[in-house]
Amino acid sequence: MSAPTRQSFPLTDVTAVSVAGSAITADACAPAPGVAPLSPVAAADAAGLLKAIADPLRLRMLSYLSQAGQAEACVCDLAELADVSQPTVSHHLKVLREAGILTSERRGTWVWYSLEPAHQPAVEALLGAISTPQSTPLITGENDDH
Amino acid sequence: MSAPTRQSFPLTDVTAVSVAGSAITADACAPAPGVAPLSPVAAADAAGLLKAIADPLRLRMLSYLSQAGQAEACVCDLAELADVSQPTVSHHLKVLREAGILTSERRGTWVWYSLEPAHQPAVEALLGAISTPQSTPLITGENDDH
DNA sequence: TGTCTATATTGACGGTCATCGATTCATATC
DNA sequence: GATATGAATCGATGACCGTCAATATAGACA
Repeated sequence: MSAPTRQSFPLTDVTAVSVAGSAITADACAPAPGVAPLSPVAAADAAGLLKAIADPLRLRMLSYLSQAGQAEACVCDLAELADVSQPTVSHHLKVLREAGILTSERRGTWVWYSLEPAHQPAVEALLGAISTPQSTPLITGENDDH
Repeated sequence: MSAPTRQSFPLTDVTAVSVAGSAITADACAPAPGVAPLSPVAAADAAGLLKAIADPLRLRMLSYLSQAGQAEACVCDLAELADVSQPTVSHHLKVLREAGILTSERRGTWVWYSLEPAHQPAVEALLGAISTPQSTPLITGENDDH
């Protein structure tokens, strides 16, 4: 938990790179001073957002709201995406709201949820990366059958 | 009972639709039989994968392995991405391995991890969707103050 | 006012997760 | 075989998550 006082993330170019061709000869682990491209802070941020998204119902909610012509949805609509109680639906919406992914607006009796405009492109890109069925079968059902 | 501003996507068309200019007058939430674009099964699959990725250290590991010229990394390298114990590093690698995102190969004393080829494009797309700094500030540090 | 409906909040419970110390396994080298 | 090192597993612990029943809040309408 200590602060990474060392010159960690900043994309400073790696000093020693590539080296010889026979790198795999199992000689050394090569401490590789070059550090990860994602800074600890950025990683924590991204992990927080992904955690908010990484739930079946929340994913379906986002997917629903990402549909063309589905700019908004009231809670009662989103509640039909899964067979859970009303407080549970409210809880999931709160998670997405507090993560900055959704915004809500009350109009009369109902509360309408929509994608936060700032995050909309990223959310859609993420959903696309997850479910692209043609080239990258991330979720095409081979998660557990081999 | 007309629907406010909705119009479900393809699939089953909504019987009673919109009309009414003053849609917002709080009339009905329109049960909208239209189903979510992401099936429950697909959502569960995707959620499982996202859960595996949604951790700061695991994100950095993947980011590290996604770097050009970083096809492989031994555990001792990946361990330097965070200040945690060796069993913890091993645990995180196991999570990614069992999610099908990483593969491991022992060569001599060390164990080398690399992205599962089948998932590599999706993982890279996902990392890209998360950290694209130009248009979609998903992780640019405005996580919660909207 | 009061009642009804839609949504949010609270509090609790069981399950899962991240982490560690201790141990075990695997491989290399002496 | 004995020893050292890299990595995985085991067992425990505290924190977090998803869920629900009960309750509270907000607005619409009589």
